[in-house]
Amino acid sequence: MKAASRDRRRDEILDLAVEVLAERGYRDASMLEIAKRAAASKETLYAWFGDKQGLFEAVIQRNAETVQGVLQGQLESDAPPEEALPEFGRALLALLLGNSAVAINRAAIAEVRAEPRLAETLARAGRDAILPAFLCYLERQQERGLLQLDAGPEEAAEVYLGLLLGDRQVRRLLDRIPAPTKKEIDTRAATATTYFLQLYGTSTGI
Amino acid sequence: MKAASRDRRRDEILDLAVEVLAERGYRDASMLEIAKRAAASKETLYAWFGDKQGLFEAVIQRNAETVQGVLQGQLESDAPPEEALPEFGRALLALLLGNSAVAINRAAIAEVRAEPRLAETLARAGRDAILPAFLCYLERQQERGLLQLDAGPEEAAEVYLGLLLGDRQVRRLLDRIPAPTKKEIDTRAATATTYFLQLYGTSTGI
DNA sequence: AGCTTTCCGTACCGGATAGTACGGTTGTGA
DNA sequence: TCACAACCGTACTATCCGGTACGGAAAGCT
Repeated sequence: MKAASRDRRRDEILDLAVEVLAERGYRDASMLEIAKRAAASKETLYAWFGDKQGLFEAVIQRNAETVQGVLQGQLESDAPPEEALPEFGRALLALLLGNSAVAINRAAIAEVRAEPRLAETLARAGRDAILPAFLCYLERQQERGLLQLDAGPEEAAEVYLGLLLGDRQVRRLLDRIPAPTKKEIDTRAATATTYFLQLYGTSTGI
Repeated sequence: MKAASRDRRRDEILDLAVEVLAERGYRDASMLEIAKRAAASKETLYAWFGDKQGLFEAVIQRNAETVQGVLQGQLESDAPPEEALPEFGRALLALLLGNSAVAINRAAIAEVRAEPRLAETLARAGRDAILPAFLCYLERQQERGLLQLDAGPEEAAEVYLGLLLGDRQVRRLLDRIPAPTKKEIDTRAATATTYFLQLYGTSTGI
């Protein structure tokens, strides 16, 4: 019983931490405010997470795990690219441009000089964990003759990401655009896939 | 005489400010350190720039002006896309992934909640100032029959940016990759152009 | 040269926060 | 029921930095 309630409590605290992070940014997200909002004490926060950096590393880790759970599934399917890619794209867009990920990325970028471990953790648990699965998926489709990756799967993956995101992620980090609606996500994932298949699709697939 | 030397001094101070910014990040770039490095006094900094935010807005402005000077020229030429786009791409890559722009973007992203004017200034003086010229260029080439922008120049511009940058800008902001070499810039701008022309080129242009 | 303005260096003030310590309380297990 | 552990709230310390004030020096203008 105790372990489960501890985990719930931990999740609760991490939720409040991202909330404060999103409102104030990393430096102004004070441990005191997080503690107050969680009706916890600063001492508990320090006992559980070591220090501020540790708390937000935990935030990043947990976020990355849920992200991985969503995306990993998509990429293990053997659906053809014209089905799998839009779905993967939708999930990726929703995650990368969502409020939590944006707040976390801002924090990691902000503290890249002072606390590089935040950015390291984010990269390892995020991109580095997902990309291999994406590359595998692309290669499998190539073997099935549905894609033709002349320049290698790495370049193709980067092209897809570029087509999907454009410079939207940076503009979102700079708060120039709001989180996209479901509709925007749908059309964006669809057009990115169309372009991608124009570049890498085989006649079989079209 | 006085005006010129004042301008030189101002430039000198702004140079040192980006230097400190790149080393320490926005919050840890203290006015005292900038003043000391410039052999100036804090009071002078405050007299000239108002406050810390003003100083770094000036940094952003000046940087954007030099960027604009470089890019605007490229886009007024009437060279065909297969010549103009790689050149534009090279310039853009060098600027966006260079140390100054990276430090500035990090600062603007870091302070987007606390000091949104940094991000506003960056966006207005950067993207908003360059994009129209790019759109004009694309439309001119369409009128000449060298491009076919079925979905409008805006989408084409975003596609080109996506193909050019992929997720490199974000990875650079997170300090996962170093500034690209000339060679990397060249090949990247070339392949982005190739892909772009596959999507938007006309038979005339190929 | 003499006057005025600008600027440098230093000192100071107020405010904020990471991290620590402690007493009182709650809840849990025996 | 009792003892022990965890936890909450508050208080405390040390530090740092943005912004202001001031005295003296340097430089420009007449």
